[in-house]
Amino acid sequence: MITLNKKIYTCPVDVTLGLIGGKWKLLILFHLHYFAKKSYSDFKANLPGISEKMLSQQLKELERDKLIAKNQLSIKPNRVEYFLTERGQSLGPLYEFISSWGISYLMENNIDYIKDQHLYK
Amino acid sequence: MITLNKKIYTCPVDVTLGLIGGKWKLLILFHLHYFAKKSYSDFKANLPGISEKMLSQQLKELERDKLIAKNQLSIKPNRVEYFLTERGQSLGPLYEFISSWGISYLMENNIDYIKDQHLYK
DNA sequence: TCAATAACTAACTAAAAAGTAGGTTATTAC
DNA sequence: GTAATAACCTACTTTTTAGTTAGTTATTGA
Repeated sequence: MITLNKKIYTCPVDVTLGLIGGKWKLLILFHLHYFAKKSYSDFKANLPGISEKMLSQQLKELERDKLIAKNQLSIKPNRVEYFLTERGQSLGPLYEFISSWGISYLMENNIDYIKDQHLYK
Repeated sequence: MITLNKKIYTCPVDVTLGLIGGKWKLLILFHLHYFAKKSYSDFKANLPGISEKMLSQQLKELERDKLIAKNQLSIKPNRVEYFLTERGQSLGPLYEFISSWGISYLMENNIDYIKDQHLYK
């Protein structure tokens, strides 16, 4: 067993999952990795179905775990931009793999995602 | 939006997560990938904390999604062995990446997993 | 000056995921 | 013949995760 930050993990896979698990985190990270859109409202517009509660909660956890960070563009009004930290960027191959594996899987099921792609703004 | 098997996905990342998401699936898959132990009781012994309910539930879902399969070694008594299908094997780079990224992360936090490794039977 | 937008937060509820406890059939090992 | 092991299943409860609704401060644009 591995104890880290008051949590117990059984193996390194478990450790990684502790940081990127859950319904939204990898989507947020992939979004930052791929689209380089980064304001709070960009996420809202591009992650269909996410609630604001989930969005700000997940952003906070990702910040806490130092996978993302934000620049405060202005205080009044409050304007920010999120970006991947070095640690967040180090997961780059993962984002790429998961995405292209998903595309292949869709192909196997006769859905041509590339052709049908009108999802993201 | 992508509709597949009565579920709605927003992008290929989401599709992949639909198959491997959750608390146990990647651990089970990694286990098959890495340790080549494959009976029901091997999983029980090597995934600390998993309940039997979770184990059989997750194994079933992974079978349904064709990431793993099993050989029936004998019917009476019931003896089986699980293994990764071709599809399950195609996620190999993912298992490797997640594991080694976890090890690096532990290193950054001054935990030498390799040195301390006495986790798996 | 009033609506829209940005970037949030908080209280509450609902749904999904996971855990607990117990049971089944069958075999081998002592 | 009794305990241990293997490979499960079922009903039920708890915990975790996620969704809903509403509210805040501040600015810009019509």
